Amino acid sequence: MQHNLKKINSELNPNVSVDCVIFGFDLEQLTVLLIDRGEISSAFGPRLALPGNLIYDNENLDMAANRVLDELTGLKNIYLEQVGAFGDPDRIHKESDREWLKSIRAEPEARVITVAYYTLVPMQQYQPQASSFAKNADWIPVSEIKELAFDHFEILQAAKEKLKQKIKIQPIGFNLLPQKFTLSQLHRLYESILDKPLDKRNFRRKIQKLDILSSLSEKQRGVPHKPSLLYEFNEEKYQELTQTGFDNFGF
Amino acid sequence: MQHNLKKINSELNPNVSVDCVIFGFDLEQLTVLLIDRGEISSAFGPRLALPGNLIYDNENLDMAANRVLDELTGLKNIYLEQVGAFGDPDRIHKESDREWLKSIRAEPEARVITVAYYTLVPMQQYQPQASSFAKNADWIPVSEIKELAFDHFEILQAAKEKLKQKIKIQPIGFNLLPQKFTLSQLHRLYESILDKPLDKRNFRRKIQKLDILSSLSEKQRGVPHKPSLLYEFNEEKYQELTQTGFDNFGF
DNA sequence: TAGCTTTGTGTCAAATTTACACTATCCAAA
DNA sequence: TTTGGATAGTGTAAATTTGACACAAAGCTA
Repeated sequence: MQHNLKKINSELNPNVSVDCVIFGFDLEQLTVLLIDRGEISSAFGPRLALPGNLIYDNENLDMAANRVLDELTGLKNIYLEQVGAFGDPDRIHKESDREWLKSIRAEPEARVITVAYYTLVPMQQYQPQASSFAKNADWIPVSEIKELAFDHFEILQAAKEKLKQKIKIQPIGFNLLPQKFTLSQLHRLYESILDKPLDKRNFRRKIQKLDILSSLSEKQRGVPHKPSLLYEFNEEKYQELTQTGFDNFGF
Repeated sequence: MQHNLKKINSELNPNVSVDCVIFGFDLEQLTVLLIDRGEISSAFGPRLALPGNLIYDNENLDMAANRVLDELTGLKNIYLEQVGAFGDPDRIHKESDREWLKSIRAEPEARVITVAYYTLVPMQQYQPQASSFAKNADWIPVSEIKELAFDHFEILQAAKEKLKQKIKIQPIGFNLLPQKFTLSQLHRLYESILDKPLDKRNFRRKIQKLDILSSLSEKQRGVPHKPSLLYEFNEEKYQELTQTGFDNFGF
């Protein structure tokens, strides 16, 4: 019976896919991990896409998202949160997308619903390695992205919106930074996610009051200005606060 | 070509369904609209379920949710918001659920991903009328629900959580009330969604400051205590505030 | 050593939050 | 008709939080 089940179920499901919006921060701006599909399509069209693919019938959605992300970019074991499900019947209206699907899928015309996930990672610690049908995988500044394959641009917008909401009630922003970072970097990060300027002093006051940072005795080096103190998280307090969230982080 | 497309696409997709979590408020507590599947299954199991069914290949997810809701309960044209996608491969592990699917679906063993939606309606204005495979459709107090078909109980919990988050940043709670209502009813509503007591005076002050209510000159009648003033929404301000949301509604 | 760049810091006024208790009004029952 | 039960409706003071705002310090470079 186990055998039987497996035989029935471990096939690609032609109707359901997952896509991953992996945000990073290059210390200047918000970036996202995209794959380059290469020049497969005769028609002119966007080469960049979110990492994503069909699911198998015997894996759940979270597992599928992690597997696909690993297969296309080499990133493993990442906590992903759902953005939502997307699936207009005319998702695949660009000719270049149709062509491309023909080259990689058994049923390229099937109606596909995609479940989008997002997360934040310290991009310095993840070197994407493209494989499978991804010809390349790299971090692209969000502000530079004008179009993507399928409805991925729309998905990206939705993920940004979720991120914006979420950062107001949980200290998730810290996930994007390297282990040691400066308050100015954190400040810039919040500004780029919330997409508006935040008063420097008020920001610092607010962050410090969260009591999840430890200042190191170490300073920035080699910068052509006054060097900044470096900070780390206080893991325990950070976890605690991530669980409970906070209602009033209202910038 | 239009013909061709339609022929290809307007079939039930055996792998994707939608489920609707429709919240109401009976002026005492939060309720949800459930369908009764009747006694179809030989095995003992939950008879109640969220209204939901497979999608057609030529409709988008939002349309599907509205169609299914209408077909099963008679509610039409309701704005629905996504909760998320659910779809463990073992969603259908209860014997009663398997039996039931055999009675209503062409491919009862197919792997199904379901996209859940939720919304709030003034239940007084909606009289559910069961049809299709729903033997009955009715409002059930959320606090009384201990189990549901498939993974619907889990979906309900997720929807409650979304609602909790959302009510803090948008004045959506008002959608649940009849046109004329009292501040105490609104107060009870917020308490039952947020699941904690709120100080009466502070609650009233906060609500009034939103400036979306008009007090009528009318009073409650027939209540065995001091009658309350009745209120209505100020539609324009309400719309405005729903659009912009508010950061600091932090109870 | 002069100039450029970014860091880091404090205060005050205004707004918001929290905690808290008693009177008013209606109905029902005695 | 009086009384009791139930809920409505109201204000204040202390503590906290927010928002606006400017200048000296530290390192690098030319």
